[in-house]
Amino acid sequence: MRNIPSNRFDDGRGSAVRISDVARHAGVSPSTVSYVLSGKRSISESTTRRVRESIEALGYQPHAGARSLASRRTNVIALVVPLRDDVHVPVAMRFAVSVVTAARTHDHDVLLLTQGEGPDGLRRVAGSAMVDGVIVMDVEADDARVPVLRSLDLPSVLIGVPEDTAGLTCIDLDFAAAGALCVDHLADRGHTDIAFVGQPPSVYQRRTGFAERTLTGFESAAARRGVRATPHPCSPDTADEVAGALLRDRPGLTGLIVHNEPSVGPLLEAFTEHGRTAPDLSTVVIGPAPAGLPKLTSVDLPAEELGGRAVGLLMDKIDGLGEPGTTLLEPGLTDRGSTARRA
Amino acid sequence: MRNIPSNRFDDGRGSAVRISDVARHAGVSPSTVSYVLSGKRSISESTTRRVRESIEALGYQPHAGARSLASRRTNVIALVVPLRDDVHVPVAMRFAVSVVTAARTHDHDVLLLTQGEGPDGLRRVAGSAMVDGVIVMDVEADDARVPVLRSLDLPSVLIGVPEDTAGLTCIDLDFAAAGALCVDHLADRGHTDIAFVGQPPSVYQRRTGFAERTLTGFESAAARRGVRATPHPCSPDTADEVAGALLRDRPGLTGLIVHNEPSVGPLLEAFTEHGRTAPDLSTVVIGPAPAGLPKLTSVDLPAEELGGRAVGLLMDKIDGLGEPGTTLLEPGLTDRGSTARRA
DNA sequence: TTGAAAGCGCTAACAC
DNA sequence: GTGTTAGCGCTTTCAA
Repeated sequence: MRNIPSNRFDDGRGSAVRISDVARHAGVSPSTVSYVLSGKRSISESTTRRVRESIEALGYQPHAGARSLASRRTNVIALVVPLRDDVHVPVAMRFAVSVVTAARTHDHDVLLLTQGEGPDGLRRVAGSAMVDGVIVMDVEADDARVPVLRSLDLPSVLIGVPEDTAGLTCIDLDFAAAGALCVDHLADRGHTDIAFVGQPPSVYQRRTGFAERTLTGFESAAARRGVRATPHPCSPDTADEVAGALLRDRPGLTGLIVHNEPSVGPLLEAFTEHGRTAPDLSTVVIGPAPAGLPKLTSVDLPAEELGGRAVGLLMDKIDGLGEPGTTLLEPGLTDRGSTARRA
Repeated sequence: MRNIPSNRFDDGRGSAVRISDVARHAGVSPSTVSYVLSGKRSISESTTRRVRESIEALGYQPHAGARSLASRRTNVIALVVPLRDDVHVPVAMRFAVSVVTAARTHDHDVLLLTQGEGPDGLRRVAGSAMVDGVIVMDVEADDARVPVLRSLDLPSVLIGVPEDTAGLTCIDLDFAAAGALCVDHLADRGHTDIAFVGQPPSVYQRRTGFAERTLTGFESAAARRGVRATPHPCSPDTADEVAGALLRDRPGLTGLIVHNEPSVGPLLEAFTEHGRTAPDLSTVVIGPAPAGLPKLTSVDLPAEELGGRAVGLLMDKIDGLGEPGTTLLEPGLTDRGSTARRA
């Protein structure tokens, strides 16, 4: 019915300018345009300039599918984000955003996979060549995705550390050191009776790496320093309960290590109501301190750095560089005054 | 250096089984395999079965890039998630997860775009044909992405409603009705002095659709019902301040409408400390009630339904179905006992 | 109901 | 330093 011949703005894509259009416009061959774009061949400055001008003039954007078919590279990475209800969403989101941001600086996009699909999601995106690599978060000691990752020959980086790291590239905060750092900080200030308020029980039950390692670090440091130290799993709903139990059963308590973001508020309120504040009670938090709360001494979780470095490691693997191995970031403790020398 | 001929497990993809391998194995042509997969042609039952068995036996997974090149369909949608620090992250994440889950039921994956790239991100993924459509969240009244969307001829759905909706497909909770519903609920119970604790000031400044419309609904309902009603923007850091100001300046206050998830806790604590609880003070929340708090009467934000329906609308648009238009979900108020008839 | 074959738009090996 | 061209693996006419 249409008598107007179809033109390059008429095909359903925003712009159907192809590489051959650019080549013609610049008076070069398509491969030259391709090489200007990829930098895989040295091109004279004048040609480069002409090509770039033509790209600009025509608004050329390479077709991602064609590119991936020809080059076996998609410039997309997958990110598996946790969505269990026992993970702290804002922290997960900080990781996700830092991964996306870092990926963009490496000219990659991010495909979002949820944990719901489990190992099958990995098989699917790998098998259909949708992504160049994958970043997996919230890794458990005996994670079902790890064997799949091993069998897939898809470049991958884990944010978190499973039990058996053979052949894997992992990065995480050194949570064991973080737990120990908190104990040492308090023990150095004379505290001998310390409680560790941790993650929800389910997190330990599924043996989530970071939680398990923090607890281990806490316990061995406590043993080393000879302080009384007890672990208390805790979820937001049970924060008041846990606080009540501590207030009732542990009158001598002077140190509190909280490795549970959303419970910090309720916990401290409960203690405050009973007149237990600094310097009578010293508190250290592992993780980002919630907004709206007084500043607390804490071991910060460097989510942005972890996400960025995970992407960097993955890019190296995609390029065939880098060795498998585990990187643990040294924790740092920032004193914000919520801990004090014991009276 | 290798003397072993490359086989289908040897090329860097997990499996390099191609459609021609399946065709040979099943004794049919490649196109028949394609049609079995797409259902775009009727195939005899016996052929269908043989093809499916071969696919299964060989573990065939179509190459996404090749498919998108040939069919002009990627089976990927983009999702633009907000990452401003004034948006409530857990709610944003609920949307994201429901979008991913719904997209998977339509055989699509989700590419994660952050607001950071703004309109350019949309141009990029559209221009390089990476996605079949896009879902945009956190829409402002005069959103810079809207004109881009209009110019792009990329199927899109907005979760949220800009000022000018011409040609757009939008879906959201009817926040104006939600605001009015809360006022009516309180006015019906004899309350004549009501405060509306809203989003952070910046949210109104950038004219975020849902915040603006809730406030409008609140104010016009208050005028209609002839009750004293004042708006109070609020961020988590200023919750205590806002509570203090209300306690000081509004002794006659008996009704509280809170449209600010993270501030609910601090706010209610402040009031409770001054003995202001139900039935003396009636509280309605708009949004999901935070875990760990007593049950509150609320107008729930149906994030899962919104996300799922947004994907449904987008799939229709991708298939060339459906008309532009705005869908507003009717809000529902669930009475959980935090409101009472005025003494 | 099925097959043959022509692209889809790009990259990279090969040629100069 | 640059051009020619053979695919990459799939979908979809066209033909039977």
